[in-house]
Amino acid sequence: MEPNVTLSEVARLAGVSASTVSRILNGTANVDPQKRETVTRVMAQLNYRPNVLARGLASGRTMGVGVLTQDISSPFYGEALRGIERGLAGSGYHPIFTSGHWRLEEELGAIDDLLSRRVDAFIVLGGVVPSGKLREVAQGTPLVVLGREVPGLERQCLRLDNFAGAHAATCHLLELGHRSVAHIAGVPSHRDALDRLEGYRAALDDAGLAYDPGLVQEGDFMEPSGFLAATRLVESRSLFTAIFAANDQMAYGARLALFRKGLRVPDDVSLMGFDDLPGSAYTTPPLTTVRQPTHDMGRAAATCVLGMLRGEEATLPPLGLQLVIRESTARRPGA
Amino acid sequence: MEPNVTLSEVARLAGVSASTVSRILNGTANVDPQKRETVTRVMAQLNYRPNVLARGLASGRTMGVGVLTQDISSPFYGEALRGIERGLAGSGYHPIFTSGHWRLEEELGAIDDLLSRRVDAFIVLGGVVPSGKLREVAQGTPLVVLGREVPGLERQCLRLDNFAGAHAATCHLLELGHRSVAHIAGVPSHRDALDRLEGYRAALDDAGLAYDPGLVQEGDFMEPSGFLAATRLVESRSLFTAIFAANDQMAYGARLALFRKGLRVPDDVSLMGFDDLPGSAYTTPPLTTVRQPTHDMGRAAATCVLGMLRGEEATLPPLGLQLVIRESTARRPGA
DNA sequence: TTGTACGCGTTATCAA
DNA sequence: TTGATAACGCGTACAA
Repeated sequence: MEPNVTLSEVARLAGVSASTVSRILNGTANVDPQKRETVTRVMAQLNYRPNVLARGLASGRTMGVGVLTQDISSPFYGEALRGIERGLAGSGYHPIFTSGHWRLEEELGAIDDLLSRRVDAFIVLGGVVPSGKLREVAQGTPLVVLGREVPGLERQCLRLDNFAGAHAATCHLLELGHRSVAHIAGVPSHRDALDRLEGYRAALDDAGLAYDPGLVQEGDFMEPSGFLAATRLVESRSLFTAIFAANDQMAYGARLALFRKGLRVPDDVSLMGFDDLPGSAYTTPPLTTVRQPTHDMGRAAATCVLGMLRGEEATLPPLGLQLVIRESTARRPGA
Repeated sequence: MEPNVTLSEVARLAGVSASTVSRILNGTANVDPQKRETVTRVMAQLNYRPNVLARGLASGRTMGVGVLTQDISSPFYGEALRGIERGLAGSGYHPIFTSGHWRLEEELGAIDDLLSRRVDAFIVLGGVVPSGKLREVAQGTPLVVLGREVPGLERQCLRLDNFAGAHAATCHLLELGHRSVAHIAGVPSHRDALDRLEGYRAALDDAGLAYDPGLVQEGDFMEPSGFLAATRLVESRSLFTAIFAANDQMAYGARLALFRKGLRVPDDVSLMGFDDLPGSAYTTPPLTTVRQPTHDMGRAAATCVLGMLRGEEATLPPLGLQLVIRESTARRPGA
């Protein structure tokens, strides 16, 4: 690993000017085939690697797409990140991931960092940054938002209909004959959590069933909270025969709680999640859930920013939630 | 979002030279408190954001740590990435993640990209890049490797004793009275897979048990392969009472296969994994496994490169594997 | 303590 | 088609 070779050195050894080398590198203009070949050879020999920093400084483009996610290790966002990677692959643009952990300061810091790095575009996944900030950023840089709706940036936002998803999920349970279905909700500060709760309530309402506050427990989207919620539900001696958790991770927790209580799934109680994480097809029994096409969303976001980078208008495909019926839900016993 | 303000503009508006602003920014030298205050105010007013590119070009340091992982969405690497994030937090250095997907070309490409970005240091997680390449990189840049041993770079490598881990895992099963324990191995091209297989064999040997090739199935570290392997095992009518999977993901697959075959865990067969993924505490029953301290490893790697960046020698803490006994393993029925 | 001048590696403008 | 030359935004000797 020779101490970084520069473009000028390549030029010198190839007997041409730096401009020529640059032109070959970028295909900016026609170059004598002879020289082109010589230069190419020298570059290979010297193992020349263009300096992205210098390039960015001079051209104004860094070929970097800043991705603000909330948690790189999250099974939920993971797939979206992969999707982004895939969507960007071959375009010359590279994703630069940072995480905000749903904390305002961290998110702002991450955005600042990305801005300092002069990324050419932005993809934001969820988070709590004020919409105003996002609008600000969007003014100077192509920006696509996944999982939230930013007023004024509708065309660049991809958000699924959580209400409809939760409604469908609950209906599925209802159609199986369940009359008393519990809900493990997410944090109320989270829009998705609210929408899912509303979808659940609406489905109940549509079926002429009364909403019973005693049947809904609040969690925080993580496994332990699901465990706790289900435990409370069981211990409250409510007569529910099904649980609809606002996401798969809480469903996992609930699953364990039921196991601990000696309740069988789905024989004694049906369990339903939301998200369809990669692991949900391998729980015992495999989890019925509402699939979020996170991978496709990531891909779509990438494709969209690439388009915007080309000067096109933002276009996001219509993506939908889908009920995935597996084995954790069944007809109500005795129904 | 004003079109990026520059240092010179700040200087001009503050009535000082650019150098002074730079000095304030970097704490390079003493500056008149008055001017400092003025400049600081102007920077805030203009929402000035130093250009990382220019800074890197001029100083030679980009404050970026390149992280080559294999799969950002992998539950296994995820924790390590978080650890790296944490370890780097507050240091001024930022991680830049790229993934190689265990494919030589992609990994080389990723390294090249990172090199082009002039990252100040490297953290490599697993992968198949030739050791020579890593040694080459290490020559010019602080480098730490997780999950593999690079000859000549021992001090900068953190690798756990997979042999010992697998040995302990198998012994645990043996101590529970199991005499016929099956193994779902990983891809033989993967060093860890080999070590774990060896650990399994050694434990058998230590117990005076013969190695039965019919009891080991090869997988690829993913859930479906675990499912397949366990299915084959069951259908082969071997008389095993325990399965040791080379990683948790394959154990998940095996768990489902057993479920499908109507075999109870651990009543009919004990199941053991390796890794202790975040989800393993929430499977039903919770999975007994060998814990890899991936988060700590990530943190340690970060701390180590930070030290090297300060000119210190590479030092990695001794980290170990740990048997985590949960509920998927039990005394052999009738033993 | 401060400012000037120069360099970092590349692209872009302009002549030739 | 090619080559000077000037930016790009910042850090840093050096001189003051």
